[in-house]
Amino acid sequence: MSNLIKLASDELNEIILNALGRLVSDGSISLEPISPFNIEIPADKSHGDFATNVAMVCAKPFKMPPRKIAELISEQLVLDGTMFEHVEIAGPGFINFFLGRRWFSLALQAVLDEKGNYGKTDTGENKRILLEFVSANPTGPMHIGNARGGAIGDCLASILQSAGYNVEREFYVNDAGNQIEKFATSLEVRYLQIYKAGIEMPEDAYQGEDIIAHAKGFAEIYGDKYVEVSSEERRNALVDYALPKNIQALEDDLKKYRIVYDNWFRESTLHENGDVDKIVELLKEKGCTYELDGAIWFRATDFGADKDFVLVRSNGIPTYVVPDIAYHYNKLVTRGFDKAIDVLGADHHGYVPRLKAALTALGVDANKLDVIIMQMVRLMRNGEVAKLSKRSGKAITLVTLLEEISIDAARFYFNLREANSHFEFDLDLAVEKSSQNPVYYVQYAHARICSLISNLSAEGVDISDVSLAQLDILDKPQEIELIRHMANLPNEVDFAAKSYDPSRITKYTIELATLFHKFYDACSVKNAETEELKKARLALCEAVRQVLRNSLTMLKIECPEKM
RNA sequence: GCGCCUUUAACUCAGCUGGAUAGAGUAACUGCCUUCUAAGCAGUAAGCCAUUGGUUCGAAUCCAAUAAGGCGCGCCA
Repeated sequence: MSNLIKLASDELNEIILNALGRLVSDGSISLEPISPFNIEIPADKSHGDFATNVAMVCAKPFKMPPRKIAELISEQLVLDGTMFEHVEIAGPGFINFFLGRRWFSLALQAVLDEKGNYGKTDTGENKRILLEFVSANPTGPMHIGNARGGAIGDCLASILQSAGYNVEREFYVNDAGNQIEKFATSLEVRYLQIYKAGIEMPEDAYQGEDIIAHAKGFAEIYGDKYVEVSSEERRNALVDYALPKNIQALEDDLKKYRIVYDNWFRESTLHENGDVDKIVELLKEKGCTYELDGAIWFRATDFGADKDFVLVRSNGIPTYVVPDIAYHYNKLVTRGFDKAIDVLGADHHGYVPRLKAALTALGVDANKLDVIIMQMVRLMRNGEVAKLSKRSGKAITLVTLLEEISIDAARFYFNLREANSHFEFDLDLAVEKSSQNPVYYVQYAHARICSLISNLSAEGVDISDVSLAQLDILDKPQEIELIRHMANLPNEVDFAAKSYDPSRITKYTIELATLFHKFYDACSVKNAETEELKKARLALCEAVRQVLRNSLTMLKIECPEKM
């Protein structure tokens, strides 16, 4: 669990503070509160490995030009015995620090030592997070938004685990309420249509062919047995038949997409155990409700929401929000998770402040609920918006998408952009097996390394006993840049976890692959000038393979050894 | 009307926790395989970072307004 970047940065912070202390004690500068300064990694490597703006932010309180302060500080810097070698003053007053060569060997060694664990951190302190994602209605197949939500949610869960959180993946099954009634109606009509003429589907029913298939399957088993019974009996029988099939299909399809949930939480359990009614009672007791037109309303505006909303309709049936409130209450109070994260489509964003208002009214800390809003995906094919599946000609679902493109491509592409960005998905590019396709570009780097390693191990080159001193001879810019990037993985994991942004990791792998291809082109391993160099370069390749594997594993994307 | 999101090269997008000359990929043009996988690399060309103001030593990045586009605003979920 080492993080060489953080070690260096922390040490640098101390070096700078010490220098400032000396300047104060010898009277060169007055004792002023030091403005918060940054230590950053410059984009341009000629500006050093680290840089600080301390001289610039101190210019005002010390009433001195920044470059003058930078000079004073740099005279007092003590680098002996640290990871740093020298400093330069540049630009408007930046102080640039250059690491000693040994640091890079230590960073490389850390990857080789920690292997599959390299990149993991303990930042999360094992806090318990419940991550809910997809939660598609069990009344039909999953759409393209579910495909994006699945990829984002599942990869985010892995990243949070790598950052030291205790994560559970959960699917909320909406197996109660109005959409199940609608499901029942649709099934009922399709079933009766088999035996009677002149029955029309209501306009708001589910029109999909899956409903017809269910009705047929049901009729094959039970025949016309349910034609003459009461509507209630018929509907129950149909739902009991079709719903488990749909839920099983969701589970199977998601498994194909490499998503396996820890929990499938059923909405119906909240109705059955009385939690839904309890929520209404609790809100009533707290005086947060009122009656209007025969319905029970929640005073959401008292808790920061944009408008009040109905909890219980005038017909006595709660609206969908009540089970949702009960569900989140269950996550945060009953089950006591430290954090609940929901991944939702942008069309649901308006509902978040209302849910949070209700939780606040119930005395739950609403900050424990974080919602990731995903913007809509636009599928493109031949430069035009694609609405229909290439094969079936019907609306594109998660399943038909995966018939068209690989699982690796889907998972990678959906994590290529931040969740909260409008996003154009190029189907042509995703199927293309070429350099233009970033997922192949990254996998190709991995396959290249594997082939290289097997060639050299056949030659008898052994890196199991490689020493720090032997690694020190790597000094080409391409080698140094590779090591620097690998050293940054733990920080990237932490940042991706903190900002709930898996796209950090896909971008990281692309950058790593780029740096490797550049190295590969510039530095031959097989024909290295000396045996020592060959060995050191092979160790570098092994480390890159490990880091690629660790980051692609986080995304659940395959690492082919041959392509 | 109100709220959320977006606007950076011809196209798709990085860069957004303020920093030094704004980056990639595609498309266009030029090179590099008798040598570890050319699914690769190197190079050329391409920009009023939507507009206008503000904060700052310093703004693509933060704030405000404007414009264009996407999504919401139900006794649907």
